[in-house]
Amino acid sequence: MNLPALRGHNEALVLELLRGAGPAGLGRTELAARTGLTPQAVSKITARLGADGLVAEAGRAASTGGKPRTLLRLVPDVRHAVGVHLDRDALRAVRVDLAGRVVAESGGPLDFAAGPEAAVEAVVRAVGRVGAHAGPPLVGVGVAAPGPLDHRAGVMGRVTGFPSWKGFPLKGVLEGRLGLPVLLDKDTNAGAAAAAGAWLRSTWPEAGAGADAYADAGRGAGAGAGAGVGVGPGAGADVGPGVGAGGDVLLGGGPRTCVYLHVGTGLGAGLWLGGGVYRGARSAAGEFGHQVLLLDGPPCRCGARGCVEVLCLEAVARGDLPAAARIVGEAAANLVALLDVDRVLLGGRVVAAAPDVFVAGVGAVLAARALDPARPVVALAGAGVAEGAAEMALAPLFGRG
Amino acid sequence: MNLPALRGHNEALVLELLRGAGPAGLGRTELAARTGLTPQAVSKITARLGADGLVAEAGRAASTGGKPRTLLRLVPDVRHAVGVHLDRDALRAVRVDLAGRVVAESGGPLDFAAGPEAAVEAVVRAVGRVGAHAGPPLVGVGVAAPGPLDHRAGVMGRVTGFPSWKGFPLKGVLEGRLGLPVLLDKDTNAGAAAAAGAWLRSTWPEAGAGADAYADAGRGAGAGAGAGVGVGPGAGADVGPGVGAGGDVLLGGGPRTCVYLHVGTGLGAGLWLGGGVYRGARSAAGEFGHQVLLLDGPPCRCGARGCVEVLCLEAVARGDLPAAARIVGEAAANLVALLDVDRVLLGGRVVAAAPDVFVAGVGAVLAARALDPARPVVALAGAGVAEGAAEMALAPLFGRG
DNA sequence: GCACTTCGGCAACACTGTTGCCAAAGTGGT
DNA sequence: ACCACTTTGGCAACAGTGTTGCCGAAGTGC
Repeated sequence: MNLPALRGHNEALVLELLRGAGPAGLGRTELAARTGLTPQAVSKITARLGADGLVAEAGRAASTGGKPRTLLRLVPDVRHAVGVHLDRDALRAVRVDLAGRVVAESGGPLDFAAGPEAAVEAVVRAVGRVGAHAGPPLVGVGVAAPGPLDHRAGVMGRVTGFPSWKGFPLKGVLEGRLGLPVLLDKDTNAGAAAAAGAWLRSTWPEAGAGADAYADAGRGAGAGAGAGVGVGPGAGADVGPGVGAGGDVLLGGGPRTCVYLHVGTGLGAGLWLGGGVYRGARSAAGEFGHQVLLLDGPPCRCGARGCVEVLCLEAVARGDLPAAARIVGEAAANLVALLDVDRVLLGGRVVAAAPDVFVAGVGAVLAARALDPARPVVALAGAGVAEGAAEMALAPLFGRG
Repeated sequence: MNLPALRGHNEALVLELLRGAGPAGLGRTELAARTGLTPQAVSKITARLGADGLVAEAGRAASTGGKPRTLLRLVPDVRHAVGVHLDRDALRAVRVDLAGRVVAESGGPLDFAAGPEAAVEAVVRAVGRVGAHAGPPLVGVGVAAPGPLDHRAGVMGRVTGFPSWKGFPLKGVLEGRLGLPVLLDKDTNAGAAAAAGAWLRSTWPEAGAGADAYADAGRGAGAGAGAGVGVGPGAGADVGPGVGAGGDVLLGGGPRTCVYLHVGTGLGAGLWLGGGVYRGARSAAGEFGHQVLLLDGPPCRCGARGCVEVLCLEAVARGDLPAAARIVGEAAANLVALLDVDRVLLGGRVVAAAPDVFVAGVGAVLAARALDPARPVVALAGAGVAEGAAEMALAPLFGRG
């Protein structure tokens, strides 16, 4: 770590806290206390961020016996990011602001089998549709694709059924075409990032309707319970001393843990542990489908017997979705107990076919087996994978790169 | 992060690399390349560390076409740490050097039911036996105790069967008595730290026999395959250019992942993920015993059916240890696949009763179900929990506090 | 013997967060 | 209305970080 890196680190720390605080903002003194920096250092850092337009004043808090603190808040519209969900038969791109709120989206069918070159064109077009208009600069593009793939190198792996993709350097090619930093990751990891992002977003009201001008597709199912009421930004003045519940969400207690469970042709999991995606020693973490749940059960294609995958897909094949949901729920409960998970998001084709059955079925098992019945929260990922990819593109700005 | 913290961070980075390199050492240029710092910065940092006695020159490497690099190595004997394993019926304390090698140990029976005050006296006596003699300063004391407990506050939780311990501030009391920093953590987490520490230790030869003068108990079973041959320290000069395999272990590929599985009156797991112990959002991670492995199986005391714990303990009760090992193995394989684990350590009373049966049984299942048959490595934790506690006390020095 | 490469130290430097000081802007008691 | 007190936050000088430019030392290879 050198001096420029230190500077970036502290700026990211401040931005992360301000993001968590929402439009109400935070005082400099509070930032100093939470970052461990001196008030003077915070003043210098926020002055730089203010000069870049990333941070603005947001009124004053009530006095606590002296001069009232000047609240600072993140200006979400000064930078955007794009997230792309590259699926086996569809593509969806979203443009989000710094708070992670969708301001534009675009989507359509995609023939994954047509090969990587055609998909690159489709991605470039989709990014152009959500991002080519006049608007704030893009900090990067996150791309979520079916695994396995090499996240660090940005190279695709062997996607079952699509041999032409193996070894394709998607990150490099897209960076060349778009002239922007590109992050490539598994769709399940992006799902986990979306689950984590939902917390961060939760302190911000919905994006203003005016920004939606160039959306060309309807909004998806949304990622669970939103804040609902839209209080225009900049309205947060005179908020008592106990502000910053959002910040507490980030720093209080342990780090938040989210899991995304994908139920499609196979079962996979994305893990968000301790403030970032957990990929394991060889980027192979998240193998959830071949968890044995019924010793000596029916044989699975993986060679073992009684895997979640074979049990779940058998239940789906015979049309018994509640049974499939219960099986996923038991496996999810194993995972939740092992990793002390806060939030579970469900996604994938099978879930999308009967979302209520799965959310209710998985939720029931988790509630029955969890130590704390209020956790974990189960929700539907909906169209959230692209949002998660955008979240990953945003992450470096907030020190989670 | 402020300037002193930056300084400490970079010093820790260098120390960590030097620890991984073993007695052979590393050149300044290599340190610069791996830390991302400039050679000048590395020179300043190593000069400071050299003045403190933590780092010394270790000969010169072969030239690569210019002036040969001066190798630097960690001086393990300049600081020590103590690890204490506080078990339900025994206590074991080890004194380790900076490489994590045991230089003294002490152990004996302990009546956990006699209450915390008596145990504090026992810990203080044991630390005195391994640490009161003239020797290098101690950086801290790690204490591993039966969970649950509050790691951050250092307060004991409700240990089943020992109500007098609930809420006892062990960390604070011991710090007062010993005048040293004390870290309190669950025994399973210490086991995971021991598993991870085995890698770090592996580049160092066994500690010299001379240092064992005041050991008063025989060594335990050891933590798996040791390096074996004891080459005295300081012998490593003139090692070709491709040095530092130990350092690659730390930085190459993804972070190493270790798991400790405890099989005793219950089953628990300690997780070492991404360079540190993973505790989860509410320090509840590692709940391994109530993983459901047989849907609708026999009822468990936790309320669910078919948990690993009930299956395993049933097999143990009827004397079928291979079956018990197979059950633990299947559950371990689920965990290994989910988290992409490199190394599994087995410990606990049940394992200790028939170590070979469990290592072979668990290993067979893992080999059958793992993607890479060479991983994960299964080994016996032996007496390693105290070593893990010492490893945790050492961790802040190497930037993993 | 010479050109070249590589290592590593010295001094000056740019930039970080910190300290000491002070003005501004409130509250609350008299 | 006044004054003492608290709290916020900026200005200037400062200590300490890693960085740059330069140079000598110590090897290799032609």
